[in-house]
Amino acid sequence: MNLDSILRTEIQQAIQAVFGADTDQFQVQPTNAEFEGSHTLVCFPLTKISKKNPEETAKIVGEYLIANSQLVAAYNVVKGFLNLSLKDSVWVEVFTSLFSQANLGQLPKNGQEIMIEYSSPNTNKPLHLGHLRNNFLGWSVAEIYKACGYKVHKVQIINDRGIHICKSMAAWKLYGNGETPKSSGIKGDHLVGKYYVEFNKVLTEQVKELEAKGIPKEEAEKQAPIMKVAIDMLRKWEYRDDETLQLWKMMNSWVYEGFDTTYKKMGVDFDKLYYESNTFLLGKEQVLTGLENGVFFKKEDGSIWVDLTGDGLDQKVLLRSDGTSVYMTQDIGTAILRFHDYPNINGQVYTVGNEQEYHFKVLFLILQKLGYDWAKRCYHLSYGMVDLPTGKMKSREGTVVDADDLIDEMVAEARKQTLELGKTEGMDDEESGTLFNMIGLGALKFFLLKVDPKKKMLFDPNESIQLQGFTGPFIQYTHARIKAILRKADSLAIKTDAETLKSITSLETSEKALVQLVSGFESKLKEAAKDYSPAVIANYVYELAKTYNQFYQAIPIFTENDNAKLQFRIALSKTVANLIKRSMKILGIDVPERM
RNA sequence: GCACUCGUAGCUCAAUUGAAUAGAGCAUCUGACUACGGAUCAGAAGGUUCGGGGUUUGAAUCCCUGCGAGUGCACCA
Repeated sequence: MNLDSILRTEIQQAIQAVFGADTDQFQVQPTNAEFEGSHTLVCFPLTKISKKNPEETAKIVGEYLIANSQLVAAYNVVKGFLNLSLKDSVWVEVFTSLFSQANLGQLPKNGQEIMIEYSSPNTNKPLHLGHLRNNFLGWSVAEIYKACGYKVHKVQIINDRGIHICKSMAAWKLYGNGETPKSSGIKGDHLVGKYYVEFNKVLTEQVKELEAKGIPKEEAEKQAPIMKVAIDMLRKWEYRDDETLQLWKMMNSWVYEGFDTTYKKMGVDFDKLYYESNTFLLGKEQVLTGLENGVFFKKEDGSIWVDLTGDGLDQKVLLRSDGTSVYMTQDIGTAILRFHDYPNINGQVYTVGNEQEYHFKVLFLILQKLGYDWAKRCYHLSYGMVDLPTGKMKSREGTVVDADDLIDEMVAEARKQTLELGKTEGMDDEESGTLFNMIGLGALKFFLLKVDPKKKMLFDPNESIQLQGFTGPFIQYTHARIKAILRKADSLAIKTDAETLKSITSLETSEKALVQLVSGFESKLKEAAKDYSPAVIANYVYELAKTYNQFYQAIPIFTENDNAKLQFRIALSKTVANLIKRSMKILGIDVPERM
């Protein structure tokens, strides 16, 4: 039973006692900082029951609580708002019970199981800024669910087959001269990406030539010699042509090697990988079964469709007239395979950009029509695009921010600023290297995660490398500073035992504010899970760090004469440090002992 | 054209899902270490929440409408 719900119960009893109405339809919110108190009852809706004006209603409830509540010490009324101040002893009690809790911030196992997909790149080019938001988001949501007691499976679908990779293959075959990551020293995913760019360059030239001969653009794109090579490769791939498969395997393996390096740098991992080349056949089968069962229909040219006009959507192709599969086909196969592999999962989360909202609406409907009732428990975690100050990222215009480059720049900037501040004294190279990495990556992750996932966001490189204010490094700094205090407390052999803590009778305002925040962590965690939003955690941990800094600035710790108070402040600092570390870990960000 | 999403300080973002004088950070200006770490803290300034109607005791939030932006509507992925 937590504080908020006890208070709610008391208020409910108060309303019953003074107005004779049993209702839980009232709102308790945190008190605005400018007013005295911690909890505020909004009294406007109660006037219907009380038959009095809001101020009077508030006053009557307030008086009753003073007389009867175990928690409330004082109240004040501003307009229709009843601001309640709780007894200091209550806050002390709340804190000591939190302090003695072993797994603070980890909810007990709830027996639920969930699968979360993220990343899911194409294998023809390196990861970029958009993938970073995707990966950090998906990984963090997985951590949030773990913290809420779920068993979580982190997966991705690798789009390893299709025309996109054939384009890279075609260009490499034509112009590569056998170049490999080893021979060129270029990271595998970047090398394959280089040939993807090369393909488009050549294609553009060839199309231009054909257009000059009077062939319309659309036709020219199909007829361009290099496109013919790519399409031929796609066909050969479907026929399992040995040479093509070998090339495909080799180039994909380069990409995977490159991706592995990047994922490691990002601090992102997966429990299981799915490959489109392994799931699209199952998708095909399902579509054919659906056709037999009358769920889908066939057009004269042999293509197979689903009709969703009854659901307010359109008709959608599921198999081409030549029998080859489309994007949707393999997603059907993948979903079914996953629920087959993990029969106990309660749901599946797809972390995919909001430009695919329609696609997932259709996918989930199709799965339902195929009779899979778990389709209702599939959720598209749709996030907004990342824009640049110069506008949208466009691979054709070369305005894509490369993931590897960006991470390297962030770490380099962290190094520069840290050295300027002289923060690395007494550290060896390994320690300082780890620190630069922690700060650079922490700044990047926090920058991308603090914004509500649903919203599109602007990535300003200059702002992202800021280390002050609402940033990851600000929070890391706060943690390091608390650790310095705890080290000193250790060296002074200051104990923090529960009995002594409980003897405290009064608290400073900033101490109460901290205790209130600390006690609210679990409800924030649940909110973050419900909304699939690491931003909730990011905002919380920032608030926590900021509030601690205010406390730190306002109240001296080691010059305190009262031993119990001294112990309390150390214990409070320790708990805040733990929660900062825990929250940041959930965001995928490490915090240093010193910086 | 149709559908969906969005529009909050100069800039980037919040707002307990309908409550108080709409809050933070950056940038600008003014202050604060003889104590525990100044990557900090205190303060000032900055708003017709895109415009216009409506519902409500109460609207940034809900409804209608106008304007502006983004995304989707392929036998692409």
